[in-house]
Amino acid sequence: MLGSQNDMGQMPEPPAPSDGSSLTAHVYDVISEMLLSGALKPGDRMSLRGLAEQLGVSVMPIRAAIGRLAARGALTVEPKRAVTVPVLRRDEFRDLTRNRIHLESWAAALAAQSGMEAVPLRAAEQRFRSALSRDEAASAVRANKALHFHVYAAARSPVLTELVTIMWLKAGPIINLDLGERSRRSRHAASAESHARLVAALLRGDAETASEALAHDIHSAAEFILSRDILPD
Amino acid sequence: MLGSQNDMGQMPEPPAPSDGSSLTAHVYDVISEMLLSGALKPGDRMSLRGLAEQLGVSVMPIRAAIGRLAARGALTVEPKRAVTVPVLRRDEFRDLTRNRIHLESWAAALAAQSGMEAVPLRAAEQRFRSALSRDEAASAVRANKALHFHVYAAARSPVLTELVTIMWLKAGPIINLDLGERSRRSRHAASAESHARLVAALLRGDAETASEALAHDIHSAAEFILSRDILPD
DNA sequence: GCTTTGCAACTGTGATCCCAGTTTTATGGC
DNA sequence: GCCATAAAACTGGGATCACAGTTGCAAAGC
Repeated sequence: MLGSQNDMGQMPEPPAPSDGSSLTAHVYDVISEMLLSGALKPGDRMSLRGLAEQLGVSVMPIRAAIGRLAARGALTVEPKRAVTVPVLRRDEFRDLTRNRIHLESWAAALAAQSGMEAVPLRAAEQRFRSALSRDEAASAVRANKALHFHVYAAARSPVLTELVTIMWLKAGPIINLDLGERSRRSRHAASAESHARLVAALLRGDAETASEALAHDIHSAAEFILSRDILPD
Repeated sequence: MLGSQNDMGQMPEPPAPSDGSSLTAHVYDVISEMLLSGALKPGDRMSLRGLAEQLGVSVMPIRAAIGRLAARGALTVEPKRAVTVPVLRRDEFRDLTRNRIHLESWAAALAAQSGMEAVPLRAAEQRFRSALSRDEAASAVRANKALHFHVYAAARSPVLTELVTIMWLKAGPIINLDLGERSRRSRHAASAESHARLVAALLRGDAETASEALAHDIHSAAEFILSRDILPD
């Protein structure tokens, strides 16, 4: 066991930078990022004490952060059992995908109507393509997330962004499942095509095409997952 | 100060019935219901210790429940200040309303397509009209919520229902603001008309009309709030 | 009478201990 | 060797204490 709090054992990120002035916020960000990036897989188990030691804090901030994630449906915490990353059945994943398409394609339409600045949008798309060409899966995942949420922010609807975030927390562990480098690369390549159509439509204010392109992006990624026999049921 | 835990002081509801086998779940339900029913108004302040004494539990379950509500945007908890019910500005309320219309009217369309059983649906509507005629505001609010979520459940989309629930937690304190008996009654009467159109459309599988009726219900209630000068900005 | 200042009460946050279930591991019986 | 069984390790939930900011009230100064 480690000594008292803040033992500086091997905590990955010191609470100093980017810390939301609260240990709970920091822990929330760390676990949230692990979910969104696919570092946590469906069914993965974690314990409060284990995470506490790992992150170099006591169990209290861990509990609070886990509770918040659980409230958003990103984690499952059964009465006296280990905290787990939810395992979605096929129909649950389909339901999630349907809602993602409905909300995120709408967000794309709103963004197109509001108008977007070309430079940062193209830069975000370029960062994704660049990570793709350099074959860096992890940074491609980050760039993909950044591009999508850049669009959602342009919809100028905080509520919508929040709802989409909640769905991403649920979908992250499944969408970013590492199914081998080959398939991941081809999936990202398909995504790049959707992105190109999306960006072009957004810049010319074509709400309908932007909406359709984003829907296609989500749909094809989901179909890829469903085509493999990964999800139960 | 009360004695030790479970002091049986004046706790409103004993943790025994309907308790989700966890004090936190019970506290969550209680506060959630207070938000949805308008018992809590925007800007209302509450303290962990105050709630703990009031509900007859220690601060721990209160903290967990508050944290979960805050994660869903239903409560605001600033670093070292009192927990408050969020005060939405006009534009924030408009944004929330727009998203509610987009999601809830879609849910109504899905419910119409799935088909609904006539008896329980008509019963739910009747309970609202009955509470209305008996002039019982509180039970009209409950019946209204029950009717709406009866429809959303029929959409058979757990994710959608969850997202809608989150938005109701945000809107509850504003929508159910007590602006005097007269205006509340006329607002509920207007709602009854929308409900009639909604129920009829649902039962004949008319997705478009059902969607439109629900959108109108939300829109008119929101316009009523906006017409008064209650929200800041 | 009005402003300013300081102290006291109150706020959420975090740490630590304890408890009652769960899960796993090892042990004993066959 | 295999299965039932018990004990040890581990799980989250809750209570309590300590702490550092915030808020508000009251007394002092002018």
